[in-house]
Amino acid sequence: MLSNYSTADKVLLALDCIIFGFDQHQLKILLIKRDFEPEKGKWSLIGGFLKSSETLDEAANRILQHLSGLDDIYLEQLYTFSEIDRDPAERTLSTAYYALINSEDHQQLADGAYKAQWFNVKEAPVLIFDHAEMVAKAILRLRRRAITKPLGFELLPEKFTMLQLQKLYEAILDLELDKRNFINKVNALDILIKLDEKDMTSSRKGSFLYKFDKEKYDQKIEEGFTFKI
Amino acid sequence: MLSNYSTADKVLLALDCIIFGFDQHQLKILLIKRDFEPEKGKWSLIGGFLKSSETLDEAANRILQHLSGLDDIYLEQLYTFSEIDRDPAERTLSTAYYALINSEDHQQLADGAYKAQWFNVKEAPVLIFDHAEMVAKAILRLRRRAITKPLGFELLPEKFTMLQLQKLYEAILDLELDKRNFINKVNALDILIKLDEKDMTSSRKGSFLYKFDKEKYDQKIEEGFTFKI
DNA sequence: TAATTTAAGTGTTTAAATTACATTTAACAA
DNA sequence: TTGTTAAATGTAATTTAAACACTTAAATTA
Repeated sequence: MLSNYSTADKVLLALDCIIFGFDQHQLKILLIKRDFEPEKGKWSLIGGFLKSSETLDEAANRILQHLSGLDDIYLEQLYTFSEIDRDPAERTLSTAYYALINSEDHQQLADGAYKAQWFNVKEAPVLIFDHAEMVAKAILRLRRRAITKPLGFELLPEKFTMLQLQKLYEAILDLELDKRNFINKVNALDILIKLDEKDMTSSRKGSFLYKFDKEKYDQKIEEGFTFKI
Repeated sequence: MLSNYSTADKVLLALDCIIFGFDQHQLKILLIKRDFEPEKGKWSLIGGFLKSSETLDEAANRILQHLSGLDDIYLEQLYTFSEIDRDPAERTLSTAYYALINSEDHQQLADGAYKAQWFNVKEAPVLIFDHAEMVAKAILRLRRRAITKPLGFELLPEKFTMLQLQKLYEAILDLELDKRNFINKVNALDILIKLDEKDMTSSRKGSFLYKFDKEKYDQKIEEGFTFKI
C-alpha cells in the first residue's frame, strides 16, 4: 500500500437504486426518464451522487426519501460498478442498492419528485449505462435473499392473503409453486398472524388475511431459527 | 438526481483484500503490519487506493500482483464500506475484495513485497479501522459461496486427497463432516479426476490424489448442473 | 517372511424433507 | 335451495440427507 493519502486519486461516486415493487402478480421496478445529459430522456434507475459528508446507506436513504417521501424502506447494498467508461460524461463509479417498496406506497412513489414509472422486470425498457446489469444482479440477489430471509413481506401490504404471498414468491423466484405445499411450509414457519378479517374482493368465500409477526420472527432468530422457504 | 456532475463531491476510494489461504487444517488470512500513519505498526489487510484510470477489479489484481507476483487469483468483490470515520486520517471509502490463494503459493506471498503473515481466521489479531468487519463479512460470503460453487479448489494445490478436500470444507464451514457421506457426495458430483498417483506422506497405504476437472465442470454447468455440497 | 500397525477406502439402513396430488367448504348469487 | 367460485385442507410416495463400522493396502518390525 502506498502510504500517501495526498497523492491518491479522488473519484466521483454515484449511487443507483433498483426499487422493487409487487403488484398482485408481477415483480416490478421503478424507472425514471433521465432529465439531463448525457442520455437525457432515456430510462434510468433512480440515483444521485454520494456526498462526502454521508455514508452510502445514508445517501441511499436520502435519494429514496427525496424521491418518495418514504422513510424506513428496506435497502441493501448490492455491488460497486467501476468500468472505466460506464458513464460517458465522466469517470464515475456507482454503488448500486436495491430497495423493497410496500405495494401500499406505490402510488406515492410514482407521483413523487420524478416522473417515475413501474415496469414489469421482464418487460423493462433499454436502460442507460450499465443499469441493466445492475437490475440483473439485483434480481439474482433478491432471489437468493428471499429464500432465507422473509424479505417478501416488505413488498406486500401489511395485511395480505396466502395467495398474494404465494404469487409474490412465484414472481421473485420466477417459478410456479404448489398451493398446498406452499401453505404448509409457511404455516410450519409459524411467523404469521392469521387475522379474523377476510379479503372479500377475490371470491365469494373470501380469503383470510395474515400479518407478518415480526416480534415472533425476531425472537425465533435469536433462538437460532433459520428461515427457509 | 442532481444533474450536475461538476458540483458533486469526489472521494478517496481504497481497496482492501481479504486473502484466504488453507494450510492442511485451518482457514487462514494474510495480514501485514501497516508501515505508515495512522495506525502504523498495527495489523491490517492488504490494500491500496483506487486509481482513476482503473476498475476496482483491476486495482484488486494490481494490489495482489504487487504483493505476490501472482496472477490469475480468484477474486470477488465483497462490499463497499463507507462509515464517515472509518479511517481517522481522512474521509475514505473502501471496497473490500476477497481472494483465494492456492496453498502452493503461500510461501511466495509471505516472502513478497510486505512482511505479511498468515493467521488462522479464528486467531487473528486486532485489526485497524473496520477491517475486522470486512473479514467477518468475507468469511460469511466464502461460506455461502463454497456450498454452491467449487471455490474450495482455489485454496488447494492442483493435486489433493479427499481428506484434504474434506478438511478444507470443514474449515470453511466451521463444522465436522462425515467422511463417507462427504466422499459419496463429492463422487456423485462427478467433477474430479482420480489420478494414478498417491500421496504417501500421510499413511502407509497412501491416499489417492485427485484433480478438479474444470472442463467437465464447465460443461455440466452449461447443461444446467447445479453444484451443491 | 509373517505379524502388526495405520490411515484409506467403502455401503447400507434410517430419518427427514420434499413433492405430488383431489376433495370439501364457505359465502354469495341466481 | 341450488349453483358457482375460489379458499382451505392432508396424506402417501419419493427423494435427499444422516448415521454408522468393517475391510483393505502398504509399510514397519519382530
